[in-house]
Amino acid sequence: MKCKCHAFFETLATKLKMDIVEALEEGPLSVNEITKRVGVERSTVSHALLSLAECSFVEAKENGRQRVYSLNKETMAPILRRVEKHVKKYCRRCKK
Amino acid sequence: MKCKCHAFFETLATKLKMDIVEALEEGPLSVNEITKRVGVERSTVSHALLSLAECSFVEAKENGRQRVYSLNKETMAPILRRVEKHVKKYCRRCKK
DNA sequence: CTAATATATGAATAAGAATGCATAAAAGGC
DNA sequence: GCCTTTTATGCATTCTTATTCATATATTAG
Repeated sequence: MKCKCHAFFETLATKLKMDIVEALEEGPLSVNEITKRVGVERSTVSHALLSLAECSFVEAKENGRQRVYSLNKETMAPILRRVEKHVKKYCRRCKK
Repeated sequence: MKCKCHAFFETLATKLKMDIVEALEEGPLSVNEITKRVGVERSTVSHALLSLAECSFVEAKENGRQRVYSLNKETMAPILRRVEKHVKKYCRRCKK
C-alpha cells in the first residue's frame, strides 16, 4: 500500500460497526431498523454510521424523514469473504 | 460473516501495525530490523508483533537468538490489494 | 403553526488499548 | 560460567475512541 490508511481498518474495528455491516449485508435498512437489530442507542448508531459513511463503506439515501443506509458491496463483499476464509483457517477463538 | 470477528480489523487498526505489515511486504525481517524501520521502542514492536501473530497475520521463525517474522501473504496480499483499490477510489483524505 | 417522528450533532465520560519502562528469559560468544 | 545480544513479558500510564445524554435539525402530519 502506498497510502498508509490504517484508518481503513480502524473504521471497522468495533463489534457495533461490524454488526451494522452484517445487518446491511442482507439489504438496505433505515437507522431505526438498524438500531432495533444491534441493540444500542440511536445516536450511537448514528455516530457509527457516519464514520462508516465517511470511509464509503456504507451509503445513505434520503427517503422522507428516514435515511436508508446500504452497504458498499463492491468493496465489502470480497473483503468479508477473505476475512471469513482467514478466520476459518487460522482463528482459534472464532471457529469455536 | 458467521463469525463476528471484528478482532480481525482491530488487530490491524493502528499505524504501527500497518507500518509493520508494510515493512514485511518486502520480505521477512527480524524484530530489530523492523524496529529500525518503524521508529518506536523494541518492546512496543514486540507487543504489536505478538498480537499480529496471534491472529496469524505474521509468522515467526527462530534463527539463533533472532526471531524472524514474515507476512501471511495468502491472507494479507489480496486484502491489501482490495483496500488499496477502495482507498484509491473513495478515500478523499488518503489519495491526497 | 404545532406536534410528532427520524436522524444528526456536540460535549462529557467511560472504557479499552497502545506505548514505554523495567525486568526477565533465551541464545551465543568468549 | 559470565557477559552481550535479542526478544518477550508485566505493569503503569497515557491516548484514543466509543458511548451516552442532551439538544438541534429536518420532515411529515394534522
